[in-house]
Amino acid sequence: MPEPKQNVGRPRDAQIDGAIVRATRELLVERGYAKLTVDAVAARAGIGKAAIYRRFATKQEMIFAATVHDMREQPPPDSGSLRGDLAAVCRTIAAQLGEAPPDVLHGLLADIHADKELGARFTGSFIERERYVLDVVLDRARERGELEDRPDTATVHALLIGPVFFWLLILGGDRERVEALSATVAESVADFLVKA
Amino acid sequence: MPEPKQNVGRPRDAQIDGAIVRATRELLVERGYAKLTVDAVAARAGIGKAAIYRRFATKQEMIFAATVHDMREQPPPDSGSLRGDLAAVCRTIAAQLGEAPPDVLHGLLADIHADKELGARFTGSFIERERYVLDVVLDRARERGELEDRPDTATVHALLIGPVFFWLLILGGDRERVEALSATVAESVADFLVKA
Amino acid sequence: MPEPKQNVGRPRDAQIDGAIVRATRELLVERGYAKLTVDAVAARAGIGKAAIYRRFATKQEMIFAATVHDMREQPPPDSGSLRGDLAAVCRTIAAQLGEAPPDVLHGLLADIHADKELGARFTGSFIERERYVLDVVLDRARERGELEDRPDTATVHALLIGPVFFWLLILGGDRERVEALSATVAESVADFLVKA
Amino acid sequence: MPEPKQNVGRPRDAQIDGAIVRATRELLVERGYAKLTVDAVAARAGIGKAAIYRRFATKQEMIFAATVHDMREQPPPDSGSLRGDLAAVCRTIAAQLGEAPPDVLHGLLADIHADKELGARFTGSFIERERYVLDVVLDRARERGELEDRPDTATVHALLIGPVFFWLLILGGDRERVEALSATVAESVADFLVKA
DNA sequence: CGGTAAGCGAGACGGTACGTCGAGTCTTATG
DNA sequence: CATAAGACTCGACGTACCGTCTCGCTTACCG
Repeated sequence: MPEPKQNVGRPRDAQIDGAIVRATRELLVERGYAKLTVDAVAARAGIGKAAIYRRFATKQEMIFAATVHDMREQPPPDSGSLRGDLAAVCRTIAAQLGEAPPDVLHGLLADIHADKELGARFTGSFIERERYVLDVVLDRARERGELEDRPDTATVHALLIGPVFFWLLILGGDRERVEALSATVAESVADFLVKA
Repeated sequence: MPEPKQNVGRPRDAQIDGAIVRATRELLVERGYAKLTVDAVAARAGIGKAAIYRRFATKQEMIFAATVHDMREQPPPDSGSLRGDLAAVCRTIAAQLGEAPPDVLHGLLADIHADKELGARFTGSFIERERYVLDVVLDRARERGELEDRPDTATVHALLIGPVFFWLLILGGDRERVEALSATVAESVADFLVKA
Repeated sequence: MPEPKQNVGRPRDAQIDGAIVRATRELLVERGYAKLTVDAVAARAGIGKAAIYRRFATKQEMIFAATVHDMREQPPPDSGSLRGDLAAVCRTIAAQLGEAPPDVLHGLLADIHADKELGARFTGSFIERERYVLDVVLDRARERGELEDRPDTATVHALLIGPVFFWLLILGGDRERVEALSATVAESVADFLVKA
Repeated sequence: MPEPKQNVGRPRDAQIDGAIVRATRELLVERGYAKLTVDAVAARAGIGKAAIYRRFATKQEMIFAATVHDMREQPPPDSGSLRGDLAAVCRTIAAQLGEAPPDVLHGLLADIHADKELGARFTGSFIERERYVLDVVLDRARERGELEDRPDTATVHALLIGPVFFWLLILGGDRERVEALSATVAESVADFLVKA
């Protein structure tokens, strides 16, 4: 969202920012990602299309901004064990993933990977953040003495989040079992890392 | 690809089938999923659009056919251990996933999940097939005595394929390390299942 | 209206050509030139906008084609006198001008003069034609012995058509008095030319 | 240009009035009527759009003011003959018409006729003024004894101005010959009226 | 062996959404 | 108050793509 140049001119109406996000989210749920139109968002938000395109270069940017809202993931409180920490991380991320309908996530991912710049922003803000959180958790475990060697973070990332991601987005798995799956994954990964 | 009613009339030109697939793959690489148009495929293949729509109901079906060809996944030969079998399954699927560019897979998944009926067909053919393969592998392990209790197949599915999927499609991870990741995942999952 | 390249491909639907013209004329009368929209024309004609833009490069071209239909002005039959001939020419052109509402004519003229290429086509087809008709009439008068010197056609053109044009389009004059005005103009111009 | 309510508050910047007119004229010449935008005028004049809309209700009013400035047509000094008076009137109006480019006049006329109320105002100010001038001239001729019957002013208006108008706006005629055309028209009309 | 059903390239068709642009209005901060 | 800057609504524009539909041909099987 490219902010207005200076303090000159009429400032952006902050209510409109909110209305766009709200309308987008509502329509995403009501009609699904594929049937979301900019006109519909504008109509629902009670604004003109120009107000949207003044804020976002494309429809995708708009959805991106409306969907992946400030996901400022924080490292979990120290649970005392790697397994506990991993379970906490996994649960948090799983909960976030579970919020949006699968078609929205897939649509978003498709659009993100269709546009280099958007892809870079996505990686920069989300993936990097998750990676940082895992770094913290793994460093803790090392200091705690649970880990002898520091494992590759990316690998752990995949081992930990991959199953939940796959469960929700590909298998269309039961959302109520995600919590249990998170625990299972955390146990499995912790065991594996500690054993090594 | 539904075949013609009878043997009457001019038969389909088999060269066209190939040309469509070839053109689709080329354009997918050159322009990416989002910018692939049916007109462009027809033009590149030197054929008319009708020839495409006579073979495929939608653009997605066409891309599907051109991309994830004959995924008639077979249970791997018995390697003698659960870990070996899992590694084989994981490696195979990882190899398939690694063939197509990420944007294509994401686009396809998005389109699949945009349409309920298409989503059902996808699950019915691919997911069920993978599940069947895992069933076989897990049953083997049980007979072998490696497993005491038969674990939930869906969970194993997620634990095994999820990380590879995530690695390739979300993390944009190195394709050359996928093989190693497959081995790691197989080891981790096998350990976890056997221990339990 | 750029015709289709060759005999290949699906031919243009001639009914659509007619429907566009009809819808355009109707809406021009109903809503006026300024409020004519391409979407409305398409909707009224029961066709898609693409069908219009396949035929006309711009909205203006469409209106041009729909409005100034084949005005193949013919020299009037020899009335036996310059005055009679001029009156005939003036009456015919006045009748054509009087057909369309003033706002349409003004809109059209504005658009024509806004686009060089369109302006050239307009001059080429209409002005030149009228000029040709006047040439014939003036040559007749010369042969008849009414005129000693051949007057400048453009000047006669202006003297003859100008008043009627001004009456209808600028003064918003009574349409029923146009016929009388035509006669007056013809008499005035004929007298002037013969006298000289 | 409605003046500010009172003498309170900051007075209008008179330089801005001039800047608007200048910018409008420049852009009208550079880009033509159809491509003139209010934003462009504001930018060129180095002012805000609000400053324009505080002075003019619409874009058309602005162009109007910048183009056909103070047409407070006055009856010409008595030349001693109807023909001389008519020539003077015609020359003056022709000169005014000839100042602005044809596309501007056509655009303006189109906009004027697109709005009933605007059309009425136009007629009320310009046409009526010209009509008044002709009334004076014709009355003079009557008093002078040149005319027996008082001819219809509207008809004379059309006969006199129509040809020049047509010459400049429709025929795209040579601007240098307008003076000569004015004389011709005046002679023709005067002859016709006196003869009758 | 000739009829005919189906295939074919080309491209027009209806529909739908996109992103852009302009007019006229409104809002802020500044003078 | 007037001003510059620029955001706002509204509504049309012209473009692009999808999936369908003709057109005039060509091709091979079936009677």
